Amino acid sequence: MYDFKKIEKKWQNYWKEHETFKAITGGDKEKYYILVEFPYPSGAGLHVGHVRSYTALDSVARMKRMKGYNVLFPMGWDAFGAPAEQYAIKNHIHPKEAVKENIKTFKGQIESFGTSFDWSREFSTTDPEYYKWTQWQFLQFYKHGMAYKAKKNINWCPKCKTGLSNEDSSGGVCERCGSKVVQKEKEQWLLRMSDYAEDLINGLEDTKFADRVKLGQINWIGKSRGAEVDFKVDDEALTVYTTRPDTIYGVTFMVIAPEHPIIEKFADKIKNMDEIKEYREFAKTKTEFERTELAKDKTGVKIDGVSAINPVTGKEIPIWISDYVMMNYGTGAIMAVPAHDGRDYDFAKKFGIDIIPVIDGGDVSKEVYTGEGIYINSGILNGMLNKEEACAKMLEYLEEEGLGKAKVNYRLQDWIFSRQRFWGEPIPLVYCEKCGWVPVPDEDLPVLLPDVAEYEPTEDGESPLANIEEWVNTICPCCGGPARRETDTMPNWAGSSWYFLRYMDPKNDKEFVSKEALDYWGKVDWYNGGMEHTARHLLYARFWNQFLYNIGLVPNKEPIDVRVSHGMILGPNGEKMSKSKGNVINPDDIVKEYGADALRTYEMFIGDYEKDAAWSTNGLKGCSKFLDRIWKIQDKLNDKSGYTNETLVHQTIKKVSNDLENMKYNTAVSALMILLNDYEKYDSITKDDLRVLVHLLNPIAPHITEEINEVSSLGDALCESAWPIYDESKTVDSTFEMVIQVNGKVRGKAVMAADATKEQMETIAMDNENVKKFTSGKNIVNVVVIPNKLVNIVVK
RNA sequence: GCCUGAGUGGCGAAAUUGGUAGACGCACAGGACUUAAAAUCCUGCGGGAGUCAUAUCCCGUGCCGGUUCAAGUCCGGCCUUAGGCACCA
Repeated sequence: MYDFKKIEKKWQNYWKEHETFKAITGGDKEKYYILVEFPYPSGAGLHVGHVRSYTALDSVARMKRMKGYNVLFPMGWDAFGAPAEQYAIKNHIHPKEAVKENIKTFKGQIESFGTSFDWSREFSTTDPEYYKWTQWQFLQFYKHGMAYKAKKNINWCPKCKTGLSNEDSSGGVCERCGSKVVQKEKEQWLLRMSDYAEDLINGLEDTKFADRVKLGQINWIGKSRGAEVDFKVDDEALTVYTTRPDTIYGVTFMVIAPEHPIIEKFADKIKNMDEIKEYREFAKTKTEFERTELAKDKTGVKIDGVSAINPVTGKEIPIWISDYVMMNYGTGAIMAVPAHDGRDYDFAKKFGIDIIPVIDGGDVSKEVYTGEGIYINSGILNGMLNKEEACAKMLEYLEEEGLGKAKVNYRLQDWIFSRQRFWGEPIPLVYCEKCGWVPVPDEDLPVLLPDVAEYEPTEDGESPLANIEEWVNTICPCCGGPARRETDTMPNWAGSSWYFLRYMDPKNDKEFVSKEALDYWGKVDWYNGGMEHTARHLLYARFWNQFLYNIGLVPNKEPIDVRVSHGMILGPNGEKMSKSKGNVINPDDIVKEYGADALRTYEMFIGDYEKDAAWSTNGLKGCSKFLDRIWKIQDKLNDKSGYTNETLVHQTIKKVSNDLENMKYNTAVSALMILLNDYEKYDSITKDDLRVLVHLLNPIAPHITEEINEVSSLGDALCESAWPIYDESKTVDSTFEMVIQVNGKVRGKAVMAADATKEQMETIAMDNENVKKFTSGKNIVNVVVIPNKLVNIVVK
């Protein structure tokens, strides 16, 4: 046994003292930027799942350094947000104190894993020196007309008197007090992200994201092609959005969102205004949860006194309001085609509205037919067969008649950028009665959070900052008169939208990052994070960067080249780890009992990196045993040089190098196990044998390998030496086991020289006794010979 | 409902992309060492038939069908399961 506690500490100190992993901006070496998502430093400490992704990318970073790259592998903290704020409220301290504590814990843990982060570039999103630049960049959005204020519905807890994020109000109840959450209209800052919808789709072509990641982005943006069509209501046009203009002859009613402004416009004509107002209230108090989960049953109210004209048929049709139509998508109004849309069908059935089929699908078993077929009851479209052609023809007609136009819609909305919270970056704007909204001048940034330990939510849903008068009241930078600060803060996603840029130049107090650093480090070459962030965080970060690119502040439109996501580490029972289930594995306990190297090796060996994997302490023990055997193999050193099994060594160098580059960490470990198994067969091994083994294992188990390297005097410290190289010609065995098949079934094997000709292979194959049993008396129709592999004899 | 993966021994998983299915590890069983246990080392380990033992044969990668000399891998159709999005018109 070796004393892993002592040697892990020893080498961690060595790396710290030698600044082994410090990245220098500039120089002749080729740069390589590796990034893992920075954690939210919660009170719970790190999860064994963090160890998985940190170790995986650490092994790549360590190998790349040995290969001669200038590697940037930084770490920091994403520390704004609700948990720290709530913890602080409960304990009557400032959130920054809670954050400080948690960062200390987290950093100590990460250091104990031996991850080769460049700590000289560490920062937290909550550092004023950092959020100064987050605020500064927000002002760039503002100054370019990309930030605006608008009324929006937010999730509102009437008891806590605070706005909640969707995550904090899941199930329709407040996470903190359990009250029913309602929708409340509030002025919010928004960023014009929907303007970037098309660029965010197109930009994916300049990335090497996995297809599933790209698809996630594309789905989130939700592009759809269709048409806007005007339906006449008296002299007004009520515009709908539809992706199926070809079904317009089947429209039997219209539905508008409860909040649709046309109701106000026709207030004096609508006879059942009371009923409509009642429904509006009903829709408003319905929670997000009820709208999606419970409200499969359609509800709605027919507007009495106003109706619309189908622009194509000229027929008069009723207008309904219903919450299955959303105000924030399309135009907030739809033309309903109950014969060919499931939701419209449900609604029509419930309220007894006509259903007119316009496409004859020939399938009577389905009540709603959505596929293709012959157009019927459809005027100019009658007899057509193709959906695309029918849509095009109808669109052409609508445009000619001035009734509608082609329109592309996106599900992607503008980014609601306001939070009514204390613990976030203050939005750096000031409101002056005379001058309106005025940006805080650059020289006055950052707008610091006030240094108070007590803050209560306000009565009307404003940020807790609104109660802190001495902070709110300020002077207008424009006219010098009295003014009030914006009291909303930024969302958690803000700080994480550009942190990868700051790592390039983290101490800069003149700019958010220097041009030199941007030009040198360029894109993030390899970005790893959780699946849960591949949609939103990645989209926000790309949007933010594209904007910076468009105003000339960064050199690349796309900030990230490759994005990968790790699978979760589940509890031993195969379920997600959680305190309540009692299946949490604490990495600190494992490091104490088995050492960081064993934990790292096990987590790399556990299975496919991109898939979830259940924790197994027996599996961990197996890897711990492997390291013990590595330690013991030192006893077998002889004083010869060269490789005892040259072919296997070269094969292993190739395998491990490729596997680490391709996230196949589990097979990299198994290749090293195979090499060790081979060494154990010999009476003695050379220093070259041992050195190549510890070198290849070093990225995964860096402490024990450095120690062996030193104790057995194999050469320079591994972290300061070059990665082994292999010779392709030496990876090939001199012989191979030829497989002999008859009709595709293995009937014999023979050892052959690697350079055996096809003829030689065939001759030996035909001569095999067992093979003869299956070929004798049969016609040989074909013989397939694959050099270096097999012979397949086809008989009849 | 839509989109994306995934189904291989008792378990975690491999399989150079069409060429020996189950590498490597865990668990288990037998043996060595030990007074004993732990640790360590050796051997075996998909199922079945067969043999004293070998040899050898049959079946086997969720299910059904297809392409091919050859299919875990490719094609068509199902089933199960995980994740993401969702009255998005």
